[in-house]
Amino acid sequence: MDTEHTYDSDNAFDSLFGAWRGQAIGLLDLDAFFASVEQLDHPEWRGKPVIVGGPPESRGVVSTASYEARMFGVHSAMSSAQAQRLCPHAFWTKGNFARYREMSAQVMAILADETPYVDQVSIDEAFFDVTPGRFNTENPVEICKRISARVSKLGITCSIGLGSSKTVAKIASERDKPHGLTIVIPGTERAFLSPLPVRAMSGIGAAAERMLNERGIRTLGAIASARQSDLIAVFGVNADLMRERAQGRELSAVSPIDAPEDVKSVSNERTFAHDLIERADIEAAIVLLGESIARRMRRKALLGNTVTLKLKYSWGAGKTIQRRLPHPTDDENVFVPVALSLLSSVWSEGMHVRLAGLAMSDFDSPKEVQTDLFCTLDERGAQTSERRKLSVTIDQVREKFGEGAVGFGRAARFDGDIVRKDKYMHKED
DNA sequence: TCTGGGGTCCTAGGACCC
DNA sequence: TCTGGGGTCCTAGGACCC
Repeated sequence: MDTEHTYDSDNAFDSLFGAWRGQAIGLLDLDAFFASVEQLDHPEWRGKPVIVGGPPESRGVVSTASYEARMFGVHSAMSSAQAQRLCPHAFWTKGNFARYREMSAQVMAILADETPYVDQVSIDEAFFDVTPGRFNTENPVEICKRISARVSKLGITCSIGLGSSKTVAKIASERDKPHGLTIVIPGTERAFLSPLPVRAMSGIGAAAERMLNERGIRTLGAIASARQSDLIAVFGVNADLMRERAQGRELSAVSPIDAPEDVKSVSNERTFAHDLIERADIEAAIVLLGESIARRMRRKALLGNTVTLKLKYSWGAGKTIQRRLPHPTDDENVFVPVALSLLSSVWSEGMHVRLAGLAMSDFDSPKEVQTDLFCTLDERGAQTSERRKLSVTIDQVREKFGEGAVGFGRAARFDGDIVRKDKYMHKED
């Protein structure tokens, strides 16, 4: 790695060459991940500003900016239009998520090779537990260095934070980017955390920050010693946990990697380059969202009980409405009509829709669900329609021949995510 | 014409039952 | 006819994360 920072340099010798005391948790964060993969795959983009995100001309935002683009002030979540003004010569790409998932899996495999205790937080982040004696007895610092080197061999880099809890590891990982290793020696957590602004700790966003500041609480040290009533006012039932985290003494377990993933919801939403005005267009969008959700649910063998419809309007406001279904299902022919029936509660003629979203949630526990795609679900009262069988067949064709292999008239309303009235009026089925 | 798309978790109110 | 309180389910919305 380029650099290695140890928070407490006086004790660094002990931790590097002596025994690590207590729990050792690492947080690995892939540096500018999507942009780095693009630079790996496009040699001509290396050393140049690269922006992964939606097109500037159609309400896109920046997903990831390479470090070269960040020097121009471009950052994640910025509107693409603004990013283009700041950095007009950047290379743009919408991104290739299948490729990112593949790279991510290779990194996670490296972690899994070093320790079975891995919590993947997102596509580019994971906690890992390298507590001596838990899986092996090697010095955690050495393990982190090796992980970093192994990731570099893939052609991308990571930053790692190492400490005695998830909170400390996460904050440490952000101290030195890209390609850094920051170690917080056990026993120095409180001194490390205490001067940091409250926003440094995950779980504290704009709203909590404002409430804390109103009470004169601006640093993690101030949270550590705040009045209980203040913390309850801001964090509610999580007051004690947040204080412990700010003190660097929360118990944070990293679960074994083979723990079953516990999916709570599957959703899909789309912001349209141009507002949708007509009912038929909004309905067509909901149908398409439902197809994608159903396919992912079937792949994960999930049966959902609740469907949620979400709209955002041209003036910025949004509405969600949800309905519990009579039976759990993974069949878009069952839950999409329910979503369509909810449309009138949140939309009426004349309302301009900039975003439509659909979600399925409240899944039955996985062990009750059979994984065979062709299974019938009658025993549990789920509906097995002829149309579901068709959906399953389409899943398999798409799996084999790609997304574009099967299209319906309704899909032809959309060109990418842009509704093309002229197009669907000719292709309407 | 400035704001995406995937999630998780929490809260609060109303309906309903006892 | 008026009344309390607890528990649970359902629903809408907001805060937060990457």
